[in-house]
Amino acid sequence: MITIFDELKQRGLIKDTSNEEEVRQLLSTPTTIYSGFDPSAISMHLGNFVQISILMRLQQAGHRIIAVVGGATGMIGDPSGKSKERNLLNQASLQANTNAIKKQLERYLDFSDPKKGIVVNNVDWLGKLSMIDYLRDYGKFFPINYMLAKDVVANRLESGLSYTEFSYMLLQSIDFLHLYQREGCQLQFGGSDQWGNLTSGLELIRKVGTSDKKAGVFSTPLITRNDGKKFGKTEDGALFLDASLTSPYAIYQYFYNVDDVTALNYLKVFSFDSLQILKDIETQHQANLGQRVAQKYLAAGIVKVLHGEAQLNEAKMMSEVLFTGQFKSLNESQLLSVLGGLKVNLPEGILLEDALIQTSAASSKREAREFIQGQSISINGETMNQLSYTLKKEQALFGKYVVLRRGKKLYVLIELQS
RNA sequence: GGAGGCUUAGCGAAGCGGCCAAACGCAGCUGACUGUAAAUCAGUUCCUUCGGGUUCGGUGGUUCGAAUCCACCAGCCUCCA
Repeated sequence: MITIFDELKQRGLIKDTSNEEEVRQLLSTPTTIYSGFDPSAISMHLGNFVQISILMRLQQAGHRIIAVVGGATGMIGDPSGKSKERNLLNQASLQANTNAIKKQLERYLDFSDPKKGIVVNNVDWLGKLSMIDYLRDYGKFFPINYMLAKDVVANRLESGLSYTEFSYMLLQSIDFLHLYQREGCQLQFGGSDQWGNLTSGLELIRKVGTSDKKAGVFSTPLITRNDGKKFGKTEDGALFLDASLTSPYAIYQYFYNVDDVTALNYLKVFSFDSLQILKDIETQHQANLGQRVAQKYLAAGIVKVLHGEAQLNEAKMMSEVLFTGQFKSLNESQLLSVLGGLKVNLPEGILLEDALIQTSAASSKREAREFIQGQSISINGETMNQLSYTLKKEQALFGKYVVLRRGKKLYVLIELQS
C-alpha cells in the first residue's frame, strides 16, 4: 500500500514541496490539510477541480480537510499569475460567488462531520482584524526585501502593482497561521502559481512559533495539454463545474477529444481508479489504437464524478446520436433530452444566414455566408449550401425543431416560433 | 532634467505618400484525409443591404490622396544626469 503522498506524486500532482520528507511524514498519519478557493467567479472551473480532487483524495485517505473560501482575500485580489492589476469585485457579486463556490465544494467534499472536513470563509477572521493589529501582529514578520524577492511581486514591478495586491501574500499567510493555531492544520497546498503565498505562510508560522508542531506545503503543477492548447479552455472560455454554464456533454466532449498522450496523463490526474487499473487501461488503449479507449474512460470518469451517472448517460447518448447523425430516428422527447440544453427559439421563416448569427454559430454575416457556401452547415442532417434558404415549419422535425450543425461538432437545436 | 527609438489586425512582424483591408509566420475557423486524434493538404479569419463602410496608440493638421509627412498628447524602451 503506497502512501497518499507517493500516490499523488506518481499521479503527477505534486510539483514542489517545502520539505518532501517532512510532508510525507505528516501525511503518513491522519492530519489536517487545507487549500483555498478564490470567489473570483460565479462558478469554479476544471482547473479548480484539480485542487478539489486532491482534497477528495486526501479525505478518502483519512485526512481531515479544510476548504477555505476566500471571502476576504477575494476582496483584495491575488496578484499571482496575473500580469495586470485586477478590478475589485463589488460586495454583492462577491457574496454571490462565495455562496456559489461553497455549494460546489459541498457537492464534492464531505463536510457532514467536522472531524472529516470543514469549509470556512476567511472573512470570519480576516474581516475582524484591525489595521493596527494587522501591522503589529503580522506585518512585522514580513521583511519588505523578502516580499520583493517573491516572483509574484518581482514580475509585477515593471507593470505596476498596488499596495493592495502587494499585501495579498500576508493575508494568505495569516490564513495558514490561523488554521494552524485554531484547527491544528499543518499542511497547505495550492497551484504552482501559489508557491510564493504558500511559502510565506510557512515562514510566518515558523517566526510566530507558538508551537513546535511542524508545518509544510506543496504545490501542484499547472495541468496542460500535450498539443499546447490550454487546459480547460474552449473557444468560448473556461469549462465550468456548473452544469448550466458548461453542459456535461461539453465536458464529456472536451475530454473525448484530447490527444492520446494527454489522455493518459489526465487519467492519472483525474481518475479515482487505482494506478494499477489505469495501467490496464493504457495497455488496452495501446492495443486498440483508434478506439480512443483512454479518452472514453477519462471522459466518462470525469463527467460521472462531476455531474453523476444520469448526466453521464445523457452525455454519452448525445455523443452517440450526434456523431452517428441518427437524431432523425429519435422521438420528440428523446430529441429534447439530447439537444434540449442547446435549444434556441427563433421566429419561423428566418433566413439561414441570420439564424447562424442568432445562435452564435457565426459571428458575422460574412462568416455565415462563408460557412454556408463552404458546405459547413447542415440542417437536420442534410448539408445546406443555399444562401437564400429559410427555416420553415414544413421541413422541421415534429413541426417545429430544426437541428443546425456547423462543422463537425457544433450543434444547435432551433425551435421555430410562429 | 536631457537625447534618441518604438506603438500596425487575437499574438509576432512587414509596409514608410496612391498598386494597402494592409505581405508573412503563429493561432483560430471550415473542408479533405483520419481514430470525434495527431500530422499533412486546401480554403478562410474587420463589417456590409455587396453599392460601399470603418481600421494601422489618441487628437488635430498638410495633401486631390496618409498606416506612411507634420504638431500635440499618452504608453513603452534605451542612453546620459
